[in-house]
Amino acid sequence: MLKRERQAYIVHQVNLHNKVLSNTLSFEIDVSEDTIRRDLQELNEKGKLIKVHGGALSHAFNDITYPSKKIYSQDSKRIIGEKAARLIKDGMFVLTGGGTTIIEMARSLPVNLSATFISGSIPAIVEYMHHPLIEVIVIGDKLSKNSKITLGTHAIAKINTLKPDLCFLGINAIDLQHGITDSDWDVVQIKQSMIEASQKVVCLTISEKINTMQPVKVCNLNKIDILITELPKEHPLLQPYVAAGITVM
Amino acid sequence: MLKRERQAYIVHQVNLHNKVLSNTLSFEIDVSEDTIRRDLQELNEKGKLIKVHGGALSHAFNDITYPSKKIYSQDSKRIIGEKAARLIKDGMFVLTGGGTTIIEMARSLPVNLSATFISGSIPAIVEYMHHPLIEVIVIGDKLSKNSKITLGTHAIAKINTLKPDLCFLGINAIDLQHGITDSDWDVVQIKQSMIEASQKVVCLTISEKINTMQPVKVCNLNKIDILITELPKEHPLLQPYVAAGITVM
DNA sequence: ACATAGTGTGCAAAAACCTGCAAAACCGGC
DNA sequence: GCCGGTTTTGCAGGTTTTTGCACACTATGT
Repeated sequence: MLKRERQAYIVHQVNLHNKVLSNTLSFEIDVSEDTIRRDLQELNEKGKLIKVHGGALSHAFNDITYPSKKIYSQDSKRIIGEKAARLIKDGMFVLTGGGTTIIEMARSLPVNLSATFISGSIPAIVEYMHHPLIEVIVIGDKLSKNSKITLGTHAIAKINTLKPDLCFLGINAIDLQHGITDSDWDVVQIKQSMIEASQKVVCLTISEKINTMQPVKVCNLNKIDILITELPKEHPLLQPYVAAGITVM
Repeated sequence: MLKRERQAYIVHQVNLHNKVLSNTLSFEIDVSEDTIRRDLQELNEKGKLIKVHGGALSHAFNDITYPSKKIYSQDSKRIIGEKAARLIKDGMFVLTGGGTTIIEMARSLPVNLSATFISGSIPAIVEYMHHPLIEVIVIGDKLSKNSKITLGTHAIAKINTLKPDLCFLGINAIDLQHGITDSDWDVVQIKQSMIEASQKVVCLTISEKINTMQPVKVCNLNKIDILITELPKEHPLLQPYVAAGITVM
């Protein structure tokens, strides 16, 4: 890999994720950390990013001094996104919802992936749109400002005509007794039809939402095939779900 | 192998792979690396590629990573957008296409406007989404990477069920003889159904596209109600269209 | 304070580069 | 065909760039 090419890749990653780690890049590009550090220094001088201890941040991100909690959960979501992205193979039909974890997944998709993505989430569609080999099917209906996804009977009817290989859902609450729960009734309608339509259901969530509950029920645990969190699958918090027959990643 | 022939091959490889290595080329073409280097230098001076340490990168590659924010007649489009935005009143149902002029219109909408916008253009939807009082209906179907709007029979069928008050179209070519013309067959199908569905049709275009022609016909001039350009309505270029019964703004 | 992880400096090897030069090929005119 | 001039190409050499490693130093968090 050429130096210039490598630096372009780094800039791309920074713009995408707002943050990069030296050791991650070193592993991804397969060069020493020293080289990465020198690259980051150069790019810093050119004003393409801001070098910090351990990696670099995007210019936009650094302007606002975010609370550290947000950065932390951003990290978790990126891990989740990367795990989820690995499930998708060339030629698959994938149905996805919205939410920040789904966006992170979209950003982690390999550039040369060739698959079909179906979604009603505008931010997710924008991400998919950037991938040259991905076909995007937009689910139309009225757009919800809160969730930034399309909601309504037309959307549900459309989803019911599909038989995707995989369905990715960002979830807001999951517990052993009540299964998956959520707060918005309209969103739940869509999620239910997505679950029913798909051959395999993958749920994404950060660990802090595990064993929590929301007022509206989406589905029982037995509808879920795979659960992805930022924790390793051996973590004690996840063992009850493994025991319930869910593949935990 | 002739010099000219060799350089043509190099340019071809760069356009194909976005990148070439000096030593690879040297091996493939069976000339010394010095010769390759000299070729790359010449091609660099001619602007055919960008020479870097170890090889060369395509111009396209460099554009993507170091985006050149080339603003194409941005000012004119802003004027058009502002004129168009004035046509929309509270409570209206508005159908819009895609394109940069439509985006400019969306950005010019007053914050307190309360109307319903229907569109299949993802960038336009993203703009509408930012307005607190605007309801957005998304037209679903397969997303075209080129035009960033949804295209297909489902989208057309959906549009045919609507009766919006106004329809805004960004157009690529208009002339007295052939009316509105465009280059993409699929996009034209959508535009035609949008025109048929709407009570009033508003066309937006920068003046340089007036009296130009494209291969695919969209509709005759008599289907258009309002034509908006960046020029004042008294401008001589526009008078033939006024005479044809179109309201020019 | 201690352990861990990240940093900067200097160094050395490899790769790529530049310069100048000469052989070979090519060209135009006689 | 022949001869001076130009272009092209490869090579020798010395220089610069790039990269990884060793080592001592500094930051960060528990």
